[in-house]
Amino acid sequence: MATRLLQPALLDAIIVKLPPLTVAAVERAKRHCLDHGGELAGMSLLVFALLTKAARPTGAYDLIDDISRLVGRPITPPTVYRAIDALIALKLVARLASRNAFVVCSHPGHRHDCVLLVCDRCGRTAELEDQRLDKLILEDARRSGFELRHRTLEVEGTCHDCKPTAVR
Amino acid sequence: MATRLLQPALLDAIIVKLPPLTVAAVERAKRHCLDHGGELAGMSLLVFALLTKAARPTGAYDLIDDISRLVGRPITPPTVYRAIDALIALKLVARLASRNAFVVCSHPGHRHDCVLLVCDRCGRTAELEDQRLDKLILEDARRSGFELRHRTLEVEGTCHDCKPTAVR
DNA sequence: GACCCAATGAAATAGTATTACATCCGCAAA
DNA sequence: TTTGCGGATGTAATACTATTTCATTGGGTC
Repeated sequence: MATRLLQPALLDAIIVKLPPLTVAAVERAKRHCLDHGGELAGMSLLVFALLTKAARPTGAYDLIDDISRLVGRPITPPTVYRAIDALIALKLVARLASRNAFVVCSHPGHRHDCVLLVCDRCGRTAELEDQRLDKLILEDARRSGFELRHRTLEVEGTCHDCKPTAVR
Repeated sequence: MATRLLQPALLDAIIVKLPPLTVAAVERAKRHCLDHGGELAGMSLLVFALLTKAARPTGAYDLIDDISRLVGRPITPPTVYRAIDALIALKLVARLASRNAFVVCSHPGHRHDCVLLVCDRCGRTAELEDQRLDKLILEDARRSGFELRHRTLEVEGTCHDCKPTAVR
């Protein structure tokens, strides 16, 4: 038992079949990690690729199903949660607390505490950065005697493409 | 079966035994609801009272345990989740998505989309309002083509009382 | 009393995440 | 080569969070 499910050759075969844009993004992320003393490989690489392809918040169990199908055997939750934790540590993925889902960070290398806009119709997300916002939150927290460590800022709404046509 | 667990008399008896400050807050909330065409009673009242007494984010199952003890019989999840939903609709309670917990809103009647500061040591929360922040987020979202519906802004850090003494 | 309806009670199940331990594999020291 | 280490992976079991579905209650109204 416990034979290796995700052989490097299998992983490569899976990656190659993904859309070119996804593959390109995966390659960029790999290089980014290497340039910063990290590494993106194995299960983390696969999870990153699937999240990139999805391009929207995806639940851990959806990933488990997808991966199980891809490797031809059921994988268990810890396998995918470990990969997600690693990706979050690498700042390549963010947890969407309001939906218990995960989403790729579109700008690897940028600060991680970004603003996530989530469309309640199509589910797609947009990432946002605003120094003024960061500064304001920091100030407000400090004024309340808080030393800030991390923040979650998730905005739910309707994206441009999903707005009723009458309004467009 | 299915006899009423939370008789009004039992509810009163439970409330009366709470700390005076909690009772006062509950009374204020009750009046606030009445003044605004709502009502705070039964299970919702009890859950609100317990969340007020806790004064920090509390999980639904902690509430279930507490209430089961108080009424002398196990209550089931839907009972407490229904009460929580009602309290959120009344804007008396907020969901802390980053912790899967719930917390009383300290300023009933104020806008609901507040900023929640959560101390990672003692677990206490502080609520914050900042018009400039609201405006900035709205602007940023609009610039990205998003029509904003709701936002989650949770800040994790260390509160004044929990800061290491060397830093204070 | 007959009916309605909102709140409540209960069982079952769905969805999300972690703990604990076994195993494999690449690498380096002996 | 062998041994031993450490990190990533595999597995089972379980904990934690939340919802669906249906039955019952009790108060108000006709």
